Amino acid sequence: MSTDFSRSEVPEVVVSRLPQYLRILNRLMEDGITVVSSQQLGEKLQVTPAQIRKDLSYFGRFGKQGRGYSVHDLLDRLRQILGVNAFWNVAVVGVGRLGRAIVNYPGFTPDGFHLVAAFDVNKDVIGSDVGGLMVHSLENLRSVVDERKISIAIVAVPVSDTQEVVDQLVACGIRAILNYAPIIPHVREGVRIRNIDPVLSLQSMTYYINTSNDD
Amino acid sequence: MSTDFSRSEVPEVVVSRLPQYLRILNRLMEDGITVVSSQQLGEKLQVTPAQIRKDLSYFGRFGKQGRGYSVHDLLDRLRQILGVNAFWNVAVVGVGRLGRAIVNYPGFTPDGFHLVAAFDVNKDVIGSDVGGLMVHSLENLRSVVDERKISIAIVAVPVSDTQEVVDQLVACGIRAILNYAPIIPHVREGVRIRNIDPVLSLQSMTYYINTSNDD
DNA sequence: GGATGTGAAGTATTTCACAGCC
DNA sequence: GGCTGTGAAATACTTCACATCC
Repeated sequence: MSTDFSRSEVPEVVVSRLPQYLRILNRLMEDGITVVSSQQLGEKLQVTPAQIRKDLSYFGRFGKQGRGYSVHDLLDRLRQILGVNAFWNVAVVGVGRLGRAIVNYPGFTPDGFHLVAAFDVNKDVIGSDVGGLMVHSLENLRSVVDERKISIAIVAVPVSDTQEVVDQLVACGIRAILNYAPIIPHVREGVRIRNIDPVLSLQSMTYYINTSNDD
Repeated sequence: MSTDFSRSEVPEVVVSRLPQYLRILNRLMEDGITVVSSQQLGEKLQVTPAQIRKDLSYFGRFGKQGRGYSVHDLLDRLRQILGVNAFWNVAVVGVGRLGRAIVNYPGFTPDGFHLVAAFDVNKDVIGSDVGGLMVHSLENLRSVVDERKISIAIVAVPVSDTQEVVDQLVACGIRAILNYAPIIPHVREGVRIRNIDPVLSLQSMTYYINTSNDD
């Protein structure tokens, strides 16, 4: 019923697991481990070895029978597949409390995501410095996005502004959005969005606390 | 192969969607809407009406044929099902940059999650005040958890401490953990954990930016 | 007429199990 | 002997379609 001209080929769940494999492999690499089996990876990730092998098989044959996977080579291939072998420039929209925390979070840079621009609508903060970034007016979005070759944005604005901001980002050519507002914005086909919503996570866990206590 | 003595009954994906339904219903309630159809809910949530009806049918019959669902009643039932009709006391472990941001995040309280205790291992911050909470030593975990009837914890400690902290929390009777560290800790059957990891989210999106550009 | 609730049908995803290779 | 890669089987999840009721 929906447009499916982009041969979906690889299931979305598979793609969502690859970054986790990357994580573990990075850690193994740091620990000086050079070869790993799907069995061992599965233990660390709490998934079945078969799933790991199947997931990887969508992209090629990276292992050696009887031996396992070369940590270095698999790492390399996964980075290539995910497109994280190069740097990505990222914009942050909204520099309130949450936005500031994001800008100051040191975890993005080591993985190749460079926060290179900040935006806000609030006149009081525009022009000020937040975590080493000059805060631009949202009106300058297009020019800064073009200039700095930004294709990813992190959104941390109030709920009431979120859809509007997302629309503007998409209009300026942003292809991937990480949204921290407690709303699921609509985006057109071809634009990716992931929502980070701790309250939803908590609420889905309380269900299980209850049902196993009494009931 | 794994222990499945807890009649799984309701699929986990279904439970994970209920909080989103709750969100939308809350908003409809605020807007003064009293009745809603699965059709209308589906549009707002970008899911099929059939899925909403099926999801709800795991828990009972809440609608009226020819009419739809009473926003008030459905809200009530969902809150009951998810166990968010009462307050939950929550502990935050780790009050570094990230932990502070979490403590100061105003979004938990309106949904009934009360941050009532903070913990850290760092002697320099123990005893100090963070966002209105006194920071305890982790050594006092058990007594505070018992005293304040805490069953949920938010973890924001360095990767290297995370598994250890999670183990201690579980040992003290914590049933649900929201983990912000970039690692997937192991927990025993019966304990729920959700991981918030913005880098993984970003990495799963770059895959799509790449594959639709060139390739 | 219009919308729910739900078996049945259709898809998607996971796991099995084993041939093939190191 | 050990482990990958992969069709086939099993399971999980979604959507259809319609009887049922307001």
